[in-house]
Amino acid sequence: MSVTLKDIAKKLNVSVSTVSRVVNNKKYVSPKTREKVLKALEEYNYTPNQVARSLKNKSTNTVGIVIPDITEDFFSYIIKGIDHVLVKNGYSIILCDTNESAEREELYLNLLVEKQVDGLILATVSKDHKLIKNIMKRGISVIFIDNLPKLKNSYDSVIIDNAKASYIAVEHLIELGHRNIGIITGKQDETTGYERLIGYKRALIENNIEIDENLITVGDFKEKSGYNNMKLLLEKNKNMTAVFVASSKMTFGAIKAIKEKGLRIPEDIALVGFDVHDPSGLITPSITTIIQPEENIGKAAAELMLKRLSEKGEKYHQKIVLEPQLLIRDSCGANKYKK
Amino acid sequence: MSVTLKDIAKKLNVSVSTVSRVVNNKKYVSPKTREKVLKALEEYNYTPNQVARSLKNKSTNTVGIVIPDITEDFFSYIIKGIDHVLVKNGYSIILCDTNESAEREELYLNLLVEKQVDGLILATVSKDHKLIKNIMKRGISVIFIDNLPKLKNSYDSVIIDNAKASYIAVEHLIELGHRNIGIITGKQDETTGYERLIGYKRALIENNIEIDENLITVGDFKEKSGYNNMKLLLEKNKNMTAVFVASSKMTFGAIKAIKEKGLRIPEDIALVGFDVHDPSGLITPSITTIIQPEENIGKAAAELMLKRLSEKGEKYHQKIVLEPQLLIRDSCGANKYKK
DNA sequence: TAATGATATGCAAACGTTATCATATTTTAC
DNA sequence: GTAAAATATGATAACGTTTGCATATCATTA
Repeated sequence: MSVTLKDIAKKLNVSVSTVSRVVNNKKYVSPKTREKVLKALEEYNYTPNQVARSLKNKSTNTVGIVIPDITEDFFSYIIKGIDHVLVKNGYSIILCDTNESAEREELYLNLLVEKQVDGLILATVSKDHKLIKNIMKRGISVIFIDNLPKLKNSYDSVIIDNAKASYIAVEHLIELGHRNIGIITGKQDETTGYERLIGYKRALIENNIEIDENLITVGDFKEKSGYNNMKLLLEKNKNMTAVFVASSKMTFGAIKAIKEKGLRIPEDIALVGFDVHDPSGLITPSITTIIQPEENIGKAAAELMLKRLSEKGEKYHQKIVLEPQLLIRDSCGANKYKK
Repeated sequence: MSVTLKDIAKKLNVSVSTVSRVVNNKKYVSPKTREKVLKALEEYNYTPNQVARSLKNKSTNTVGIVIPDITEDFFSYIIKGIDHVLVKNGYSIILCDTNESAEREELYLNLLVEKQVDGLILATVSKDHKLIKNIMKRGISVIFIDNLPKLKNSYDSVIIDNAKASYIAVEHLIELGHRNIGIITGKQDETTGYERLIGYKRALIENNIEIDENLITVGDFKEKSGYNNMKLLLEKNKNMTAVFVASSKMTFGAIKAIKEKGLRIPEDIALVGFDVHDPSGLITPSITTIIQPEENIGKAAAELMLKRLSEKGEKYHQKIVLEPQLLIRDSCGANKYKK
């Protein structure tokens, strides 16, 4: 169907090797021949077959991305960042949305290995890392983002400083005068949930505020658990004046619980959320939130990947930690005098 | 590095063909041999090399997706739908985010052709269809979504009934008693923008409301143009009581313009938006909106793709039109008596 | 028992490249 | 003017599969 090197070679009565040299802009072709071949390539609209190249070169110039849910802003921005730098370097990405299912994750990983991806960028949900270890042993470069697996051996990763994220969130609340600050964090067997609790505690301790276990709740990053835990916090802590919620969906749930109780934000409860992008800019009050630099996470992961793919031999694994930001909007009352 | 058919064959002193037959579950292998081979495949952890298979079979089991912006909910949900059905059928997707640049779109398309994708699902922004025509000529199955190109030849597509979308939006406003209804539609050289204006007009005409050109504005689907056009509408039409905005970003812009003028939604201006997902559920007032069945668009496109890829010979192109829905929330006042 | 057909297995070519090697031609240098 | 070096070109093998063909074995049937 499509034109191959052989076709061109035949038309011009030259060898396939010569045509290949021209296509790849290599030495040892006379100017006349090069000219002639170039014209023919143009005329017959030759397109190199990357599949054949990949087979020969043992490299597909393809990176697999496995994430739990592409409809979450957090992940779609990361993908945009990855795509941007990878494409500029001649790579393309195979995208896999596991829908938060460990089973599908495994299916996808096998598929990607069969497709001979050169590298893998993973936001894994699975707790079973047998397959992943196997993949790494195969020599496929793996980079973890968002959440870190518990592996003995070292590995590459790009994350934010999760402890610092909650630290600056809680510090902000403390600076505004709050003392009874609740938290809804995430699962403690995931680094994200765990680290975010650490930062909360550290902020309190460093400000000589006693840690009150009643103010600590653990959710599962989903909206429902934000809602439930907020109700719990409100019931158990009558004097709580502020809360930090460690994921966007839980933030939405928590706000609904607060409103349902007839409480006002920020007057009755000040709130700092997590990953609240609000592209519409229409949420009222606008939510003060921790923001991760998603596109930069994606870019950093992609750049690290490129580096790994160009190296040969020993690789010294790297953990790239980016800074979270506190985006001050209206849900803490910090802006009330500025308006 | 990884184990090949040849490796296995050598270990067992059988031919490569035999091993291949076992791997592909084909006839003409004795039970004993099959058993033996199966065990070896397991033992040496054989993984088929899809690159080699693709070269031989002239099919990569890969579909390229080209979209303008993955961070828009509209597209991320479509991708989820596509991914879901394609993966179940052994295909994977190469994702390309053009960032709304026609130039990058061209770059990506060429890349995808070189990678020998079996099919292409496109939400194109480019107006130059030379390349795309070329791709179709090559025998690659192409399916358009969202926005239709102006091509002489027939082609496959999955869209919603855009005229109907605005028709039901405007009809809703008319039923609520509005007569002076403005519209902010999209670019008239894109089918989406054009059709959405058609539906608006039809709704008015069928309800014996005269069309007033002052009530019609044309934006570019971006937030800024929603804002600007809303201001324009408000200035030129003192008696306008309702507006239909034909994209999510323009809806956000329009609402800001309305609020800035000190007008209330829905009391002073009733509004129907487009594609307003509001995953937080925290926008107040919540926006009555046209919703496209994104995941179904994705699924339909993927299923049509599978059909095309399994056919040989003549393909009778198909235009699949899905139904938009009106999601009634609070921005039109329709719910005021129900509460 | 001989003939027939089904089953089992291997060989070799092919998919479209790239890369190594050999050979032929040209250029450079003294 | 010749040796050495650089350039130009092609033949061939290889990457890991699948598949058509040839051959060999086995079971079936008249």
